[in-house]
Amino acid sequence: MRNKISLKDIAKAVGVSTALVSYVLNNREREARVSPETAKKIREAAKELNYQPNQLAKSLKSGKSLAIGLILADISNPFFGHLARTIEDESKKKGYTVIVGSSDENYKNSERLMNTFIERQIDGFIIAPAEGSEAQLKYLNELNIPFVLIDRYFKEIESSYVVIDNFRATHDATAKLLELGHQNVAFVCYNNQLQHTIDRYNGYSKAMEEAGKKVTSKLLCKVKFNNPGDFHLKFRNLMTKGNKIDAVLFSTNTLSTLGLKTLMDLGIKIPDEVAVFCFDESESYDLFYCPVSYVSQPLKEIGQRAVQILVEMIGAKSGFHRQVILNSELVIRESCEKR
Amino acid sequence: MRNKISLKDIAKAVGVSTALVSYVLNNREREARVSPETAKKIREAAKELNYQPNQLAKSLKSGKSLAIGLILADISNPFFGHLARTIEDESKKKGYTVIVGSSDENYKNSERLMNTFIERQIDGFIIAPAEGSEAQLKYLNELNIPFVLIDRYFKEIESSYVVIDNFRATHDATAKLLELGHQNVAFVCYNNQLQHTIDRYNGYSKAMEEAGKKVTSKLLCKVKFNNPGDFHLKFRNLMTKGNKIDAVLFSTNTLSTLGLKTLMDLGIKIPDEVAVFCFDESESYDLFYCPVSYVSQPLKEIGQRAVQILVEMIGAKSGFHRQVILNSELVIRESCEKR
DNA sequence: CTATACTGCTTAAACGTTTAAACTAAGTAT
DNA sequence: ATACTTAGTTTAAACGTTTAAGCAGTATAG
Repeated sequence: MRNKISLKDIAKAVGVSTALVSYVLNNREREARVSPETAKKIREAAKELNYQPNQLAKSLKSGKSLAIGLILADISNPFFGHLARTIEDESKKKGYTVIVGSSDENYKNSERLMNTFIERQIDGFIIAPAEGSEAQLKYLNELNIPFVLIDRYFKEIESSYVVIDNFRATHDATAKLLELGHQNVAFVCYNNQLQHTIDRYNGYSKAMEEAGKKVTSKLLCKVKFNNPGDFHLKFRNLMTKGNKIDAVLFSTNTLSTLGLKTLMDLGIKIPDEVAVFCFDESESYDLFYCPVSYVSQPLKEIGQRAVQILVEMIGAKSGFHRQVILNSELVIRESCEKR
Repeated sequence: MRNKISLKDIAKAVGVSTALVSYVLNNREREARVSPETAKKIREAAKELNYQPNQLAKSLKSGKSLAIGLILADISNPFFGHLARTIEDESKKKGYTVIVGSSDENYKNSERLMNTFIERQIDGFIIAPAEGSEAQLKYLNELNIPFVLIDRYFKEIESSYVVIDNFRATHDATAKLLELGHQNVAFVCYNNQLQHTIDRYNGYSKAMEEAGKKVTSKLLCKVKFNNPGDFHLKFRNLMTKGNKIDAVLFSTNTLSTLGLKTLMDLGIKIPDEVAVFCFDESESYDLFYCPVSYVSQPLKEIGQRAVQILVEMIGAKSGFHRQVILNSELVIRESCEKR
């Protein structure tokens, strides 16, 4: 059916061996001493026949696929969508193709994706790991397949990663809220053991401690992943049970969006009745009645650094790891004012 | 560096030929009459050595890569992110891997992606085409590479596609606004020649005509792509130059978000001063002070049908095309009320 | 005791590349 | 005349699979 043109077809058309065609089309005619006329004929024939090299065969020969496997926690989450975009751009610059997969925060999916990608001989991975994927990452290490974690990492796993200083991000956001005079600053996070969740909690907790505040369960809201019902139940409880909360720090972008919506539904005025600090940028904030304060992650830099490190690792003969911790930025707007 | 295990390694370990190993690991031991003991030994060795088949070599041999190239107009746009998700899910079910690329609405990028994917021997494409990509699609047809267009299509290109009835969508939304008693219904769209833009305009225009309304330039706002400056200039003009506009229909999700934000910035009350109808669902709407009416596209079905058709096309010996036009749904909420 | 069939395996070619090595024909140096 | 160089090309093996064809050796049928 499909008219696939190979080196052999060009060779036949011109009347030379495939070797010559290969040399010419890889611009190695000089070192292979191909005559200019032959080279010209080969190039013309290649164009004429719409030749497209078979990257699979090349990869098989070279052992390099020039492909990077990107495993996102959730491709439909714009945070990861933007990250994917920067990673694609940077990879393109370095001559790599990106194969994207979404684990949907499920380590089983992630494992299947990993195997699919390994079978396709990708040269390395960039991964936003789901909870519970430690074993898989160890496995990658055993196989000597280079990978870089983004957004999240595991303390006990030897690996390269590019993340932000999550402790500092929530610490500074909390301190800002306290500095503005808020008394009862609540913290909303997911109920998981991912390091960035822990770090963000610790940052909040430390800032509270420094201000002489006690973190009680009345200030905490830990909700299940991918479970809006659980969120609504717990967050409504937090905000309506007379806990006197006058400020809330949300620790992820999904929690931020859910939280703002719930506050709006509850008719709680921001910032008059409660101040709000969100995590990550979102187009949604643009439509909120009150300009939203948030922790801004350097998405572009995360993507670029991850690709750069991965490409270095792929090129290196001996394994090494590089850890990058970037700074985030507080974007302070009306939502965290003290009224 | 990387410890890649091949059939040969297993064959050596067990003391048989690679052929036997291949038969066993493909569960074809019966037809190849491999003895149960040998088969067992082979499986054990494969497990022991962590064997992962080389899909590249398989594809080279079979001429099938079991991979689908997905070219999105913009991966950071959640509309396409969600679509990508359903396409990945459905492809997985059918045994295909998806390779995603984002053209960023630029046909040059799209062309480069296409070539990269062809070189990787993808079996077919799913494409949300950028403006100006007609020539590339014709080229795909020449090469007999199956593809399915989504979201957009071209009248003059023979192809399969899965789209919604855009004419009907805007027609019905406009009719709804008129039925509610709005007099001057404005229409905001991109200034391009993509069929879905034209269809959406025609739907609006027809509904206006049916109501005995004339569509004048005072009601139209055609803005440049990827150019918020142009949008703000023209849309502000539209809304503030005494055009008496009492309802606006936005024709894409990006225009909807930009529009809502601008209306909010201008202090124009929705729906009291102006009614609003948006296109596509968005998390952002959740945070808008007024529940937003919108045209809801069946994302899941679009993705599923696209994959199903593509897989059929890949499997067919002779070329065929299938066009699917799905219905969208109007979600009517407060934003389009007549006050 | 000779065909024939079956069992359990190996061989070898092929997919589309790359690339070291070999080959031929001509030119140059001694 | 002989050896060596150079230019321009071909040959062939290799990457990791698949699979048709072949080959022993044993079992069964007549």
